[in-house]
Amino acid sequence: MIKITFPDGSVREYNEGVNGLQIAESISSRLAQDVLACGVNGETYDLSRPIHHDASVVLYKWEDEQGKHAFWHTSAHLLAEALQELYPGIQFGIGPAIENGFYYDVDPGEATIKESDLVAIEAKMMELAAKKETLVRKDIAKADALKMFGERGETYKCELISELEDGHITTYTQGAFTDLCRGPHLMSTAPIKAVKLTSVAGAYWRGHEDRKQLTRIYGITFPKKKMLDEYLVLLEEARKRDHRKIGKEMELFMFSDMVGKGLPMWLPKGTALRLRLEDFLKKIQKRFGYMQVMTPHIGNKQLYVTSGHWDHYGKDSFQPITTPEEGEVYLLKPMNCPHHCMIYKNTPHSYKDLPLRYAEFGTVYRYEQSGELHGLTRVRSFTQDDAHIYCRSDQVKEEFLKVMDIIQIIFKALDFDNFEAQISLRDPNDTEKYVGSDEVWEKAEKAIVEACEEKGLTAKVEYGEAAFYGPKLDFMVKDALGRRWQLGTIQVDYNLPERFQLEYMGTDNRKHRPVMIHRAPFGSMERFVAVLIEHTGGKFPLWLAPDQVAILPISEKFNDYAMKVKEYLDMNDIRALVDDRNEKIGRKIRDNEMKRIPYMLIVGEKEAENGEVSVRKQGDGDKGCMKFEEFAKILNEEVQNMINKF
RNA sequence: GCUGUUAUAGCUCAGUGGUAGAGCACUUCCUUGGUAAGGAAGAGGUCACGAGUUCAAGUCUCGUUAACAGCUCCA
Repeated sequence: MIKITFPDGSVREYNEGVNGLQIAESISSRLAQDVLACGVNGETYDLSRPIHHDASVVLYKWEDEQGKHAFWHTSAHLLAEALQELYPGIQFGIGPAIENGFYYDVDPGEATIKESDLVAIEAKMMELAAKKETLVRKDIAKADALKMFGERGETYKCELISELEDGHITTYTQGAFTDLCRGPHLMSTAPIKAVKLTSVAGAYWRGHEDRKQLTRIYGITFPKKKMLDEYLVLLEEARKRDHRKIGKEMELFMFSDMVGKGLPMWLPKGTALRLRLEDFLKKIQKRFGYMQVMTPHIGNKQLYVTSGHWDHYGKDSFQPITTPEEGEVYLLKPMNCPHHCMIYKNTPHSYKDLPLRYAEFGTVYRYEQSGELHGLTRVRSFTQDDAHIYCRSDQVKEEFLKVMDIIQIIFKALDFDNFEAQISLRDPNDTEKYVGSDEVWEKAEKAIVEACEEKGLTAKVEYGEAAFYGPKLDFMVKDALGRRWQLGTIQVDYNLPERFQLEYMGTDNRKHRPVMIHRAPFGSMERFVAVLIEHTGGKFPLWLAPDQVAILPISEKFNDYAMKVKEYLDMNDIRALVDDRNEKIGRKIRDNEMKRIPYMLIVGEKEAENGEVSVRKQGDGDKGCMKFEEFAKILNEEVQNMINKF
């Protein structure tokens, strides 16, 4: 007998070799029906895999991450099985479960798999699932595995096997399909009741650009047809929040082929929104001792040779601009730091001057591969809410913490509570990619880790994600469809001060090198506004909304009164418009609701007589009448409360 | 950049090799209203661009450009 401990702390005894399904059955038949996988001492097991020792066991259902994971992993195998039948000779790469579903990378040889083929593949998957085939796990010796997959011509699988350790290789078989796989899986394909193959795309084998591009098929499955329908509706809802769609609808920004791809243009309403965000940040930065500077959009090539950027990115940048006569060479600026370093160098500095904080909303130009461009989130010209802090090395941590405060203020002000923090460090196996000595890197990396600890910020550590000149702390926020975008960033840099020979006079009357901190709390105005749009669905907080108030006259007879109210609101810094169309009030309300305007003021005979307005809040209906002066006062108080909180 | 998909009116989208369509928006007229779509008429098109096949191309083929999904990249 072995002892099985459950999450609630209770312990039961079972025969040695009992499996997850049998444990579930011993508890309730309903549980046995719903259970998908089980956790044994923290490792996820197949339900059919025997347990030989005392263990703590968790039974995973659809609601659990691990349950879904097993479900979708098995679905990936089901997809592969279907593909094997439909495309004989097809080779398989890898097919994991992901956050929302699964994918399989395949090499269909001469054949191509297109989006239009997905329906037939889905049908084949459902046909196979209906057979309720069981998945059989088998341990296999490395040599046997190589032989078996080698005979089938599975070169990708063989490559994977050759890197595995003998004695730890398993396969899973359902029906006529056998896959190299660690598991865990469902007991059979029976629970898979609904499937949707969402897209087909190219994906490089093992993520290397120089390896062959395989065909990746993405899909998602569910234990109930209804759940798939609900998922599709949810996806549809998320697409409605797409910043590209809302940006067009609300006339915030645009692109033009004539101007060039990836070069966004801010329309009047979008510009007003962005300027308000910039003012908000400027106000906070002033409080934190920043000074605004301004620098040109181009810089001499030599500036970037010195900074090291030319070496690293020169080939993959917009190419240099040359002058007609003197043969001067300039680059569109891809970052603001070298310019700011020159500002620092303009005058000698004493340790008493530090930290110096230069801030600039600096527009930069980067050549991004055409396939990378994405709405406002990935563009070729964008404005960083940039600043560079020059400080003594004993000030680094304190300055770093202060920047974290600024980022926190901003994220809080805009309700970005679902961010993830990521510490990006060097790839310890490839230090060639980075400039600067090991000692300097270690110091910088330590400062970041310590600052996070001090703030109690849990951050994921990623190796190999650092900038070439220094480690960084990034704040990532998801868009409507769950894609992660880096917004705020703080980077410690010991290298540029070295390269530009920046100095300050220390207490010892000798010259010292300052440390530089790069930081951008929004990241870029473009990306930040994009994510803000997707978070709010275009229903911006009152202080940011392009139009705050729509005044709706009941009939054209009251247009004059409406104009009078608007003029009063104008004078009180409230952004109002009058909907003077020849339409009924119901129509005006509907249209202005759809335009996402926070407040509507309805004015007719009654209001005009009493100097009142009938207030309607977006999404919240009729709020009753009040004097328009009072409305203006209340609205301005609401705005002030939002801004002054931070 | 790579794989796949898409491109028709300002917007959202129908369109079967044979005369270019709808809804919304727009203009004009009627209506002058009380809390989520009042009615009528009108105007609006080089079917992304360039070649080719065909008696005939929005529709089929190829190329270009741009967008979309993903991969790779991201100072």
